[in-house]
Amino acid sequence: MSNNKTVSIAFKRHDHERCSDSALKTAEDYCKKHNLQLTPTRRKVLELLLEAHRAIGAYSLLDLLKEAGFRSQPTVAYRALDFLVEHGFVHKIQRLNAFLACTHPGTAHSPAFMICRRCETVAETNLEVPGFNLSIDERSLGFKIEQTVIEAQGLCHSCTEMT
Amino acid sequence: MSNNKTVSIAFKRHDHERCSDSALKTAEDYCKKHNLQLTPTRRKVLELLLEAHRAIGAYSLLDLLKEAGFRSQPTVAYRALDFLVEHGFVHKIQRLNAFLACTHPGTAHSPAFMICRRCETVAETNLEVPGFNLSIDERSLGFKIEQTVIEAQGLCHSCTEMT
DNA sequence: AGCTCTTATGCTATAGTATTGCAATAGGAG
DNA sequence: CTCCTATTGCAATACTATAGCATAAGAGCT
Repeated sequence: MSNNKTVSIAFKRHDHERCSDSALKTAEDYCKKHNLQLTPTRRKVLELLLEAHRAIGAYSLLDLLKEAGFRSQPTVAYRALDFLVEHGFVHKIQRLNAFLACTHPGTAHSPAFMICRRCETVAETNLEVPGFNLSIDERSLGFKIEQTVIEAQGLCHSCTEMT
Repeated sequence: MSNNKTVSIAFKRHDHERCSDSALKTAEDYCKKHNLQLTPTRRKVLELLLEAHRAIGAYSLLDLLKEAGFRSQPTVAYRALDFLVEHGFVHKIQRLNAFLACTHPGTAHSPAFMICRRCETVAETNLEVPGFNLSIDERSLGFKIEQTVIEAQGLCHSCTEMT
């Protein structure tokens, strides 16, 4: 890393602190607008995920919460995560049983993830796959899609080079 | 169901017994050809999954194995499942933490699944999404995809009608 | 057959992930 | 002030998965 504010993450460098602040602010605004309560615990969980800037398991998160002076029962973390996931501020990475702060909250999107099997970095792409839903629909005899999980595993650029 | 051999499954009716037999045979042939051991436990697990014809959790499977006279430690099921998944006879449904016998084993494919949130039926489609991998690749600054999980959740035709 | 290398199994323990149920509390609407 | 709803506290438990090491079974070689 070239300095403490620029981290190589999600396969490319960017200003980490700024993107955290902005995502947090977006979440606040969204909650205010939709009458949702971004309670201290929920806010802290989102903050921690944004700071970590990678996918974190519920129990690791719980440890961080504990350090920050919150209760440490699993339910505390899971309830906050449920809320954040439900409203699109956080995504669950099924493959890792872990959670990742959304990189473009607020905007409706159906994300896809790339997960490096070596460094476990996860990149979110706000992928619009042309015709994807349509072609599934056609084949499915009327299946009505509500949500889609798309997770690609492989090697990120850095890890490929290291091989 | 119109009779005991035809079950409404994977969102459409089909001859269940025949497809089980055929998949099992395919697996046997494949193993013979590639020098893999389809041991009794592995074979039984595959059989059970084919019979169930839906996604089953490892521990439910374990119960079935037990009933069939096999050992009932988790490792027994997981090791068999690992083998079957590795060789493409069974898929893991991440969303459900459950396993599903492949509907077209033997042929190389990158499957997509549709999961009904009401009845939990899972349909596999052998989806070729044109340009999908390519477009991810482009956006990912060189991410090298090795495997892709695509799982859509929603309502199947029957469950939509029941609403 | 006897050897040995590899793969698979038996077994125990433990790690990791997630939910249920109920009581207590807080904040908003009327 | 009271009712209602959303959230939190708390304890227990359910569910999912792996580690580690000993034993056994099978494949190939001499």
